[in-house]
Amino acid sequence: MQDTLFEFISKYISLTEDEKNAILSLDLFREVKKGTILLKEGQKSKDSYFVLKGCIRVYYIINGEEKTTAFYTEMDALTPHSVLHKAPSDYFISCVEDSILTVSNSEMEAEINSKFPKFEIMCGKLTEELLAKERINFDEFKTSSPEQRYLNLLQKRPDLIQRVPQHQLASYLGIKPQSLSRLRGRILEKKS
Amino acid sequence: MQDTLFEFISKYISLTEDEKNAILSLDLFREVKKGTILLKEGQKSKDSYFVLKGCIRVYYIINGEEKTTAFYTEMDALTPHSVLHKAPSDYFISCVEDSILTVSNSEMEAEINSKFPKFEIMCGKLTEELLAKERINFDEFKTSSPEQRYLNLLQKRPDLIQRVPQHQLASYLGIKPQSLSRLRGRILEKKS
DNA sequence: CGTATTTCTTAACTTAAGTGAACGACTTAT
DNA sequence: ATAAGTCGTTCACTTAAGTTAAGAAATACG
Repeated sequence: MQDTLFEFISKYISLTEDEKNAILSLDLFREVKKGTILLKEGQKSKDSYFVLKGCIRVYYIINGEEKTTAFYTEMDALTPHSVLHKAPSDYFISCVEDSILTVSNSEMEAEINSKFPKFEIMCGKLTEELLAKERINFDEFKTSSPEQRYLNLLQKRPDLIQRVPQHQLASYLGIKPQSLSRLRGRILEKKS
Repeated sequence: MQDTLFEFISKYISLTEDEKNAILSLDLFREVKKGTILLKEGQKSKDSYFVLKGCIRVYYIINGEEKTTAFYTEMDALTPHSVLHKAPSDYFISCVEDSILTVSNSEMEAEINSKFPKFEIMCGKLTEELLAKERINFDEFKTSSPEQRYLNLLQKRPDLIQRVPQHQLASYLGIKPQSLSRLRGRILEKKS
C-alpha cells in the first residue's frame, strides 16, 4: 500500500530511502470501514487525508437534506477547509466504501517539511495543480446543463457512477435524485 | 501601487528592503485598458497575473457564446491553467475595467524563489488558501439555486454587481441574461 | 430467512430556466 | 449627428428541474 503513496510522490520529487523511512515512521496509514464518518459538521480537526484505496465523500446537511459536493478517490488529497482556518467544519466527510487512507496533521507535516524542505516545495506544486484542476471543474460545471454534466462524468469518472449511490451522485450534479433518474431515461431514449 | 502588493505579501511573510527591491527590479507592473484581451483561446502564454486595481474576467466561447466563469478583482491572483500545463488556453482573459496588474512568468518566479526560498513557501500557503476558498465557492454553487446564488453574490461581492455587465454576471451565475432579469424582478416583488 | 430500511424509479403537477423575438436606452464608430 | 451595434428588459412559449407521492427493487439486519 505504501507503494501507492511513494509512486504518487515520485511524480513530483524523488525520495531517498532515508526520506521514505522518515515518512513511514509517522504511521500514517489507516483502514476505514464503509460508512465511517471522518469529520462532522461543527467539529474541529487537524487531519488531512490522502486516498490510497476506496472513496470518501464530502457533504453538507442543509435544511435536513444531504448535499454531496465532492468525492475523493485513489490518489486524491484533501485538507478540509476547517483545518486551514482552525474553525469548526461546515461539512461532513464519510467513507463511501471500505478505504485505505493516510491521515496526517500539521505537526507531522511540519516535521517532514523541516527535515526535507523539498517536501514542502512538492506540496506547493501539488496544490497549485489541484487548484487549476478545481477551477477547470468549476468552469465546466458552470457552463453546462445537468444532462451535459452527467454525460461529462460518464466520460471522466465512469467508476463513480458505479461505486456511488444515485442520490449522492444527483446532488453532486446539482440536481435531485428524481431528476437524475428522469435524465438518465431521457438519454437512453435518445440513444435508441 | 507597489504598496498594495507588499501589503498583500505582508499577510504571509515579512520582506526586507533587499527583498522588496529584488521584486521591484523585475518590473512587474502593467496598466491595462478596459477591453484589453490578456489571453486568447488557443494561445500559449507564460504569464500569471495579480490584480492590484480593477477587474479581469475569464470566459470561454462555447458554440459562439461567451460563458464567463470568473472575475478577479483587487488582491486576487491568477495563474492560467494553460501556463501550468504548457498547453494552449481553453479560455480568454480580458479586462473588465482599466486595471493595474502585476504580470509575471515562471522564469521570474524561479529567480525570486532561488534568491528567497521563503517566497516559494509563501506561494504554497497562498495557493492552499485559494484552493480551499475555491472549493467552498464551488460547494456553495452546487448546493444553491440561481436565485440563492445571486443573493449570495449580493452579500459577498456586492461591488461585482455594480461594476460588471449583467450578461456577464448571468453566465457567472450559470444562467441566461433573460433569466437574471426575471429573477431580479422576482426578488424585488418579494421584498415589497 | 423474512422483515425493515434505504434506494431507485415512475408519474402528475408546479415552478423556474431556456428560447426567440421585440423594444427602448445607451454606447461606439464614422 | 446619425447610424450601427450593444445591453438590459419584457413577453409568450417550450423545456427541464423541483415537489409530492407511491410503489418496486435492493440492501441491511436481526
